[in-house]
Amino acid sequence: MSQTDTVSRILDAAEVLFAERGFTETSLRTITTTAGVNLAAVNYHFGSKKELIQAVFERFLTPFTGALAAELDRRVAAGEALTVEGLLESLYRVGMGSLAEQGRDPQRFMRLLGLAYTQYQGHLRRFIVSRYGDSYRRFAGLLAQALPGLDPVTFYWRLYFMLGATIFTLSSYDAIEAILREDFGAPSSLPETLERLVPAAAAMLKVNSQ
Amino acid sequence: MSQTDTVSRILDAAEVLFAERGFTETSLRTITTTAGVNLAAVNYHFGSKKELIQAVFERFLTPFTGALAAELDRRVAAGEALTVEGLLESLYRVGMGSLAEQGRDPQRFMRLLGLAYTQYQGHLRRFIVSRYGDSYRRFAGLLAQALPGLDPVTFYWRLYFMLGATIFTLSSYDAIEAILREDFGAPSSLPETLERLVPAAAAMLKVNSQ
DNA sequence: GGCCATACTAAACAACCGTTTTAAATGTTG
DNA sequence: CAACATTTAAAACGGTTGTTTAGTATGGCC
Repeated sequence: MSQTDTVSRILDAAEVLFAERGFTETSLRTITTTAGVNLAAVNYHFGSKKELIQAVFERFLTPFTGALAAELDRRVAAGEALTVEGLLESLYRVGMGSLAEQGRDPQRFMRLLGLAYTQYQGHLRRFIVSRYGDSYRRFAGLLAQALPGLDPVTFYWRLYFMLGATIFTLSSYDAIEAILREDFGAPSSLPETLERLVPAAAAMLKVNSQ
Repeated sequence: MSQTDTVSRILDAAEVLFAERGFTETSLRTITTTAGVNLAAVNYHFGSKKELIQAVFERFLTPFTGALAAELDRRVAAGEALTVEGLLESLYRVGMGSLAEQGRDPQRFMRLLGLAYTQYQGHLRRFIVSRYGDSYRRFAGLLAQALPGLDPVTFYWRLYFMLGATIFTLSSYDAIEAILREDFGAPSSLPETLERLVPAAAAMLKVNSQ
């Protein structure tokens, strides 16, 4: 078994288990037996559990922010007008696309993002902000430009409202979808849900502005 | 030290520590030393850690849902027209009021609510749904009535968007407020934030309907 | 083929976890 | 005051945690 095999097997198992149960609730022994590798391999390759957690986030956030930057570059270069709806669509489409093309589950990453915000892991928040803060600020800046005349403080609060609606809903997508399917017999696919989310989030951002 | 003293001292400490770090990350030893009681007191009075978690939620959800029901009764009896904004205001006002009058921190409960959704604690979700599901369904029903003509599936997705925006934002209120105060020098009080949240959430619920 | 860095493994480590047990203290009731 | 049930206390329980150690295997390079 080559090194990359062991490393990525650990990352694959950790990604799934962390998203399912959280970080503290997932032991290294569960991860390594799921991955079919030795317990000590985690500390050997990653150093510690904290660094493994960061590596899991790095593996999906780096391609994601890269693809988002490319998408924004493309639209800016093409001289397209960046509307609120257009920016949200870009964000969600890149989120679905850049991960789906690796054959991995987009909503698993939403769960991980939600955990990054809610779990008690100071190192994770610091890691993400220092590594991906620029991507976040660029997107926020473009979104603010699409909402001229809006008070900055109000804009940022609404940005957090929007992030909350997105992360919260998509990270519990399976559970919510199951409830609605049982109550109304109408299944909602993830793309359909995002099509519902875009206008709703845009309306929240735009209310009483312009 | 009387029994009620020990019990409520444990609940007080557990409430704060759970909200800060989550359930798994908070040990019974940390709780009991913070509360100044013996370690075994938790198992003696509550049975287990799971039941302590449920007791923490029960102590704030029961007064809250009771006050919300009274508020809704009052407005229905007065024949008031229940608008989307009015219902959201009732929800938030009761949330602030019923807890603040006990001298306890409202946003701490938002953090706990957020944890109840995101943490891996099946028993908690079951406990809350079975105990407070009726309150939730009544509020959701009144909100749906205030949005006539809206497709039920779309309504429920938007309800989750709204819950996500609320719980996510308010559970991280301290952190967000600190960032905005540093960047803009403009502090935002919790009531001010809720005044921003009501129209934003209402716009999200109402877009393209009526 | 010998060498060496890299990769892996099994075993043990100390620390911490929730829970239980046993005994002492306390309060209540007849 | 005596008898009882309730509450508190100290100590130990078995189990799990992340991490480390020491030794073995592996694969490329001179």
